[in-house]
Amino acid sequence: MDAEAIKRSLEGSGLRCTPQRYAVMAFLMEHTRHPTAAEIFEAVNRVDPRSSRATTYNNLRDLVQAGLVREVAVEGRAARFDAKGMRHHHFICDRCGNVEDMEWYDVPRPPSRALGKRILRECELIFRGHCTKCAPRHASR
Amino acid sequence: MDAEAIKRSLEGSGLRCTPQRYAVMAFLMEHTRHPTAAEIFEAVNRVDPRSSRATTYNNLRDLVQAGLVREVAVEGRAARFDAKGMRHHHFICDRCGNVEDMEWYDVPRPPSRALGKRILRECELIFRGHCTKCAPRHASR
DNA sequence: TGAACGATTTAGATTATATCTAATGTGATA
DNA sequence: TATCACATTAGATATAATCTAAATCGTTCA
Repeated sequence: MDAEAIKRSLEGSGLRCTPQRYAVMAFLMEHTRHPTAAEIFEAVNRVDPRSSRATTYNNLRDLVQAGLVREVAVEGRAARFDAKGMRHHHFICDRCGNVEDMEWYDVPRPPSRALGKRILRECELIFRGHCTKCAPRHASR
Repeated sequence: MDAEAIKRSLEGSGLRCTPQRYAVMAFLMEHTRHPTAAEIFEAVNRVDPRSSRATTYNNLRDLVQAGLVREVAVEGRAARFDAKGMRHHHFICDRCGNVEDMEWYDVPRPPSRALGKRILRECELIFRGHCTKCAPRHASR
């Protein structure tokens, strides 16, 4: 993990590199398991207890707005966060709610007829089903 | 709106056609604007005030499980619901959070190498950007 | 240096969303 | 009619996220 690189990417997006913001970003880069805000808050605070819940949420919001982090909404569960490294799609497990990365491949754009006057920022492909852990228990429930 | 058809589709999925459940389903079929649970509860109750919040949520859960309704999670906002009629994709507005239907087209499946031991149920394509209403105000954040 | 100002952080309250509980009601069937 | 599973209810509770107002930090620049 290159501390300098994190600092540069924060500042390149017009965000100061504060200790709390750095900690959130570094945690997301080390943990690609798509943690929730609560998990990030807890983990960051365990290392250095000078950080409040509000700051974690504020920083996550800022990082998402800056385009450095992606937020993934999951039905009925807390949102999950993901440092944008390599491009990838997401697989969401119906059963345990975990979010996993899926190899990237190009998605066909919608025909402009369908788009109308809307302005498209991105296309996202979400796969749903049972993850490797939950697949064997597929029948139950 | 064919009341008999709704009744049949509920019963075909093993769900009793109760007045409350019928009302939720009928409302979703009439309103394709992807209402939130709170909006559905309010609307259904305005017509016939014998319905509780819990029942609305229970029925939405049952309808989603039965595959008659789709739930769309939106970051930072309440989930939205959508009777599954014609197949379609979704466009979510970054600005106002509204969910709109987009003409359906086939999505390439992931290579089985990427899928591994996961069991795929569905692929969902989500477009993001600014909707027709919000596009003109594009500059102002 | 230090005054000033905007950005950031904080603890805790608040809001928003969704689920749970325990009691009650309903309808099909025997 | 008695029974049983399914449904519903009001309100409490849980969970997720945001807001508030005060304090602090960093940077700029006189």
